Amino acid sequence: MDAGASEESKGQRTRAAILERAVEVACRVGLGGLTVGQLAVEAGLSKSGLYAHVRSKEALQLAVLETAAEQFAAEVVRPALQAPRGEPRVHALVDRWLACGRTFAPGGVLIVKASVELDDQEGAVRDLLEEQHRELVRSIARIFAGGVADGQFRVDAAPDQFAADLYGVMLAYYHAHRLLRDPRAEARARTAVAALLAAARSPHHPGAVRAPDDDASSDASHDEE
Amino acid sequence: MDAGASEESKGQRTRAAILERAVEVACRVGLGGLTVGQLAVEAGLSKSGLYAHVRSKEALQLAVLETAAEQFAAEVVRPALQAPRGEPRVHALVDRWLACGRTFAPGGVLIVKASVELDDQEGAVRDLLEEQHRELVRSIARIFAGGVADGQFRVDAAPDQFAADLYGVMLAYYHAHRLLRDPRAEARARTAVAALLAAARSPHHPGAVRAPDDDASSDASHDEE
DNA sequence: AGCAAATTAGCACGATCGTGCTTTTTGCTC
DNA sequence: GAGCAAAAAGCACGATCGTGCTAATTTGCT
Repeated sequence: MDAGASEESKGQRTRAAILERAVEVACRVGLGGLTVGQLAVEAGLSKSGLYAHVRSKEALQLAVLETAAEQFAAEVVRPALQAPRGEPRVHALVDRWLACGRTFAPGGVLIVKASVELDDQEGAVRDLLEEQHRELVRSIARIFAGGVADGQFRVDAAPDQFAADLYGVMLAYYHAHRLLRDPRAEARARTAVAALLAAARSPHHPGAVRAPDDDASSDASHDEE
Repeated sequence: MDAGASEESKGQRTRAAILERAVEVACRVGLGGLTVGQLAVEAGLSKSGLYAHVRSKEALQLAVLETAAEQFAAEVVRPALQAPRGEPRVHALVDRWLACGRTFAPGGVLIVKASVELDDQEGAVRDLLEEQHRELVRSIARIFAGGVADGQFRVDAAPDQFAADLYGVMLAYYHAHRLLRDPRAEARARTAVAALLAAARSPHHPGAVRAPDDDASSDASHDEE
C-alpha cells in the first residue's frame, strides 16, 4: 500500500510534502509571492484541502521559513560542525553551503532570499526571519571563534567581522550565480574565502591586513549579546 | 500654478513623481509586491489615472528599475568617478553607497533588493536587471582597474574578483543594517573594505598611497577619515 | 477668452486573492 | 466489512488584482 513511510499520520505527511514544495516555490517567487491557490496546484491538492493544513497565509509563511531553516541546519550547518575545528570546519561550511540548491534542499536559498525580501516589512514573519539570521550569524562566528581558540586564527580577529564577511561572500556568490549566471561564481567565492582565512591566520603576514582603526584592542570575545 | 520647475509637460512631471514614489514603495514590498491600486493611493491618483502613465505592470516595473538605476548612477557611481583614481575613488564609491537610503533616493536599495527577488523569474524585467547588474559590476571592476594601472594595486589582482568581493561587502552591509538593524553594520563594512584594499595594495608600494587627506576634488564630501 | 489636446477620473470586466463553511471521500480500528 | 475520525474537496464570500473603455476635467496655446 503506502510506500514504506514513517510513523507519521497521513496528515502530517502531506503537510510535510506541502511545506517542502512551498520551499521550492518560494525560492522562485519569494515568500510574499507564495499563494495558496498556486501552491495547491503545485502540490496536487485543492485550495481548501491545502488550506486545512496551513491555517492562514502567515502561518504558512512561518512554517515554510521554519522548514527552510531546518533544511539548512540539517544539510549545511550541522554536518559542518563535525569537521575538525578551525579552517577545516569553515571550509566544510562553505562547501556545503555552496552545494545548496545544486543538490537538493533549497532551504538555504530561501532564507537568503527572504531576508532581502522582508527586511523592510514588519510582522511576525520578519521577526522569525530576523531571529533565524541572528542565529546563523552567531553560528558562523562560533565556528570561527573555535579556530581562534585553537590558535589557528589570530587572537585579535573579531568573529563578528568574520561572520559578516563570510556571509557577504556567500551573498556575492548568490548574486553572481543566480542572477548573473556566472560560471566563475563558485571559484570566486572560494578565492574570497581563502583570502578571508589568509587574513585571519595567526602567523607572520607580510602586509597589514588589519583595518586602520587600531583602537585599544579591548577584547575580541565581546561578540555575544 | 505652483512654481514649475522645468520645461517638462505636466504628464512627464507626474510620471516622474509616480516613478519616484514607486521606487520608495518597491524598496519596501519589492517589485513584485508593487501594485497599481496601492501605488495610485500612495501617489494621490486614481487607479486609471495612474495606469494611463504606466501602460502595464511590466512596463511599470521596467520604468521603476530604470529610475532606480539612474538614481544610483547619479548619486553614487558618477560622483565617485570624480574622485582621484585608485583608493580614493573606491572609498568615494563606498561612502556614497553606504549613504544610500539614509541620505537620498533609495534607488540603490531597490536594485539590490530586486536582484535577489527576480534572480529566478524569467522575463523582460529580469533581463533588464541582469544587464544593469552586469554594468554595475563592470563599473566597480573598472574603478579598481584604474588603481591597478596607477600602480596602487598589485598587477596580479583581478578586478573581477575585487568587484565581486566589494559587492559582497555591500550585500552584507544591507543584511546587517536592514534586516538585523545592527548599528555596527557600517563600521564593519568599512573594515571589510579596508581589508580588501590592504590585500590588493602593491607589496612594494610605500604606505604613502594611503594618504588620508589627498582629496582636493570638487564635490567629494569626505566627512570622516 | 476660447479651444484642442492632454491628462485624470469613473466604471466595469474577469481572474485570483485569502478565508470560511459544508459535504464527500479517505484511512484506520474493530 | 462496518463505523468513525481525519483529510480533502466543493462552494461561496468580499476584496483586490491588472486592464480596458468612456466621460469629465485640466492644461497649454493663441
